[in-house]
Amino acid sequence: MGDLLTQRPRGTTDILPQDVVRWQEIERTVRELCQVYGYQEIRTPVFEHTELFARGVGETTDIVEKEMYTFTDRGGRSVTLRPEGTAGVVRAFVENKLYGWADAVKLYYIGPMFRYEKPQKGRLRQLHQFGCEVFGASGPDVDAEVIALNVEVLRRSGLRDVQVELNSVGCSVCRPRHREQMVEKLTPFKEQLCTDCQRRLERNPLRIFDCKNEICQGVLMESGAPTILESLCDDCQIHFTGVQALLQSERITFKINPRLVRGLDYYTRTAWECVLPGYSSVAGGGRYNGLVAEAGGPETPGIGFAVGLDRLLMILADKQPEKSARSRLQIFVVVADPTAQVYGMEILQELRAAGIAADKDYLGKGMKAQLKSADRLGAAFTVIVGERELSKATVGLKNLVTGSQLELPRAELVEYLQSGGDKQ
RNA sequence: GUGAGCAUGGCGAAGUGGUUAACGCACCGGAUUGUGGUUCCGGCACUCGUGGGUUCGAUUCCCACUGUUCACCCCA
Repeated sequence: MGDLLTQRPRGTTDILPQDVVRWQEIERTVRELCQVYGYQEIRTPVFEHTELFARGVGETTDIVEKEMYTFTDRGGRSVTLRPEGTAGVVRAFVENKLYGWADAVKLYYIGPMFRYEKPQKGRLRQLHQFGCEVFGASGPDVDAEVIALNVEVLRRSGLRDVQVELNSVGCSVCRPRHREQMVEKLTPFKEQLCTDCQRRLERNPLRIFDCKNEICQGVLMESGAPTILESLCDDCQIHFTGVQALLQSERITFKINPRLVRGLDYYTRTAWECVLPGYSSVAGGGRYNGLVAEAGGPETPGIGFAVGLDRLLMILADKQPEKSARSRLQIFVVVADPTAQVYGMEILQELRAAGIAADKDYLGKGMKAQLKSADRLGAAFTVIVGERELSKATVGLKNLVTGSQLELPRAELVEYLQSGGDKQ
């Protein structure tokens, strides 16, 4: 091993036929749901100019600092494989002037994202996300709807015990104010903080709330540094209250978590995560009212979320480990004698032309082995043709479940099967 | 980036410093003439991730490399 030719790149995965079924299922589920909620699909490039992510996602985020797949193309431009979906959708929104639409713009996407991380359980370098974005509407009703959709996607996919953690991270009015307060309160304790938090204190103090280190959390308490939730401006407070009221009326249970800080810098006001007991978060989102302007568009509010599909499927596989069914084969054509080879292929074509899933052996196996293959492939019936059938223009139709077999004229085979004559 | 574990046939998985590397699954063939799924019989690793070292001798001991898994970090 260790062979570059025969080994996939680290952090990637092959989705084999037996698993693709699950992917198709989940994709169908989200598409249907999006349609019901009035979202339209958008497909943006899998790579963008590096600048878009650096500016959009945030220079100080881990994603931008150390996780991007960035390279220089042959034209000397720096491009980056998208590490998340929102930035590209925002860019497309601006570039294509979708802000010209008279109504709120509701979009969804689904596809691969790339982050240079150390792979582990539920964490890949090429990951897959499904996400929704709403542009041009700033009311709390939108926040509530988007959260509701987020939860519904997970429920419909088969997750029962989804928990929503909710927070508000403020806006361009209250955030800078809060930041100042944090720096002021925490600087005297700087030495006690872990090295990461010392750095955070300078670059993004809000993230200290997210630190798992108990000492840091102790320092936070002791210092009297306010949570962002305690520092919201009036407008943000009103908005947040509105969101909660709407969620309650929609019977979506949530838990307010004042320490919830999302890893992307563009979030404003509402931020949330969907978690399942025992797993890392499977989905998360937030409002990003400044992002469109940041990307060069007109001042436009936005909000969205993303679901980690690989994680979602992993959890589903844990919870419902039943085997995925292979696609159903109806008929396997067994050629009992080489002289009937062409005859068999003609019949195979007739079956397929009639929309009946049919297959045959391609390896020149003997009859016994062909029947074995038919059984293995899950065929309901075999059509057996040999010298005898050829000479009489008939076929043998064997029911693999009951083992019974009958002979009927070739011309009647398709009709017989379609009329449900195969029921016994 | 930090730490720990693991690398044996298509898959799962034993094992030992020394003549033939268990076993299970899968696969292939056979059990009389053109009939599967059950059963029975037989077959299926010049070789134990790569390179080097110790040794009379290593798949088993040591080192390096590579890969992989898990945790931390962070995130979906």
